Amino acid sequence: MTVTPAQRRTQAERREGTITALLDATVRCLAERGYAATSTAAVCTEAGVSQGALFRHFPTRQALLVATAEHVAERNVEDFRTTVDTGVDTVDEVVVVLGRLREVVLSPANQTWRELLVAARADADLRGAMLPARESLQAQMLVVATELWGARLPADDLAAVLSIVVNMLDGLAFSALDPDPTAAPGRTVERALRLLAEMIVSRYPQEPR
Amino acid sequence: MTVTPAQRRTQAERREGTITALLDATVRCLAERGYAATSTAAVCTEAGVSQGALFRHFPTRQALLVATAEHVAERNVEDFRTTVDTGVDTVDEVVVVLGRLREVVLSPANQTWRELLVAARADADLRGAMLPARESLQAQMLVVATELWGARLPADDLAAVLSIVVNMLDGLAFSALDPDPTAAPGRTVERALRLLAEMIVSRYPQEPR
DNA sequence: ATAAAAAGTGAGTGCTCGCTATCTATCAGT
DNA sequence: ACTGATAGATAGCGAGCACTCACTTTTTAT
Repeated sequence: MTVTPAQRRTQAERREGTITALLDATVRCLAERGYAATSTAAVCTEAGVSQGALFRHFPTRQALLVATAEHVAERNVEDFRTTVDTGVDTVDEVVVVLGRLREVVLSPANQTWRELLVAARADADLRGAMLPARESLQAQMLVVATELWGARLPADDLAAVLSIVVNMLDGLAFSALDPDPTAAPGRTVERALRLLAEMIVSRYPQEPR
Repeated sequence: MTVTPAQRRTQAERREGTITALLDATVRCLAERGYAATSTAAVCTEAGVSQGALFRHFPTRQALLVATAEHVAERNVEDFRTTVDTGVDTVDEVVVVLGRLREVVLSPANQTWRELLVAARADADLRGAMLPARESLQAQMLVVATELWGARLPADDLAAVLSIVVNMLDGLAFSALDPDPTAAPGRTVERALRLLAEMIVSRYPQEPR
């Protein structure tokens, strides 16, 4: 049996490699098993790294989780941006946007964020670390939304509409008890999303081109 | 020093007494400290009971939590009913109802329910136990809502509106990171609730009396 | 009054977890 | 090549957890 040549890597590369491996493993653990089952040992197994490696880069489990929170916050903003830049002229188009947003909210990155949110309620340090990340996330989402729909409705209303939409989708995701919530939405959920779309476009009608 | 007479209690009374003490203590622990910090020892201390007493009535910690879930589900329906039976003719009245609903959603009973919901996502047994409780809760809320507003909008729309409202409020509660979320809502939240109220009454206008 | 049954106590048990200490492997500068 | 520094692996420790067991107290039935 031949030994792999083990190409040379600089220390910075090794460092960054294991760090991102740990962060991604943490995201996977949180999304799949939940906060309590995301032990340091589980994360290390998932990342293919020893525990010593974890505690070299993160002084404590909490630090790892805080870093993970900031990690997914960035990704969530990007996901929001890429899935939302679509036409929102007709009701059907808004329904499509809402459906896509629902999928984004149910993605592992958002699931991870939610898991950390509820854990932060009982953990002052984690909460303190997530507060700024949360505000920046909301602010960036508002910026993206303004680029798209800013011309159609006043700024105050836009923030309100955004709050209604994302909080409703978050509530749906939190309350999802099914093993695979990404599957087709239930009848009432589908109707609720369509109704919301109708209410929005009827309140802020499209000016004819 | 005199010893209190220690009035005689039947066994059934003793039993029920400690059981409800344990359930209430579990609700308090879950609402204040969160799922992870709700250890059997903590619950027993909070309830003023020994650990042996707990494990006499509940074979496992999970059983206690399942019982607690069903316990709060009933209370949540009652809270919903009592806070919602109000006029919903004008926008201002709907705003009032939404504000009250927000307070109910932020109550300890609902907080406990939410904590168990996210824990159930990673625990098959707990999930299986909460699924029927959840459905019955939603069904009963729909019944209450129908009594109130059933005359004003079709049944399908009513379920959809209810879904929008409670999911949005749940999303708000889940995402609340402040130490006391029961306090005055932020500006955008206030605007979002008002906007939602306006959209609802404008879509289902009141027929003149 | 007495015995059986039920309720409640509290010390203890095995196990998992976060974390540390010790050791080895890899890289960087000379 | 040699040396210090950084990265990673492994074994193990103390604390806290869910749960058990032998025992005492209280109620019930005879």
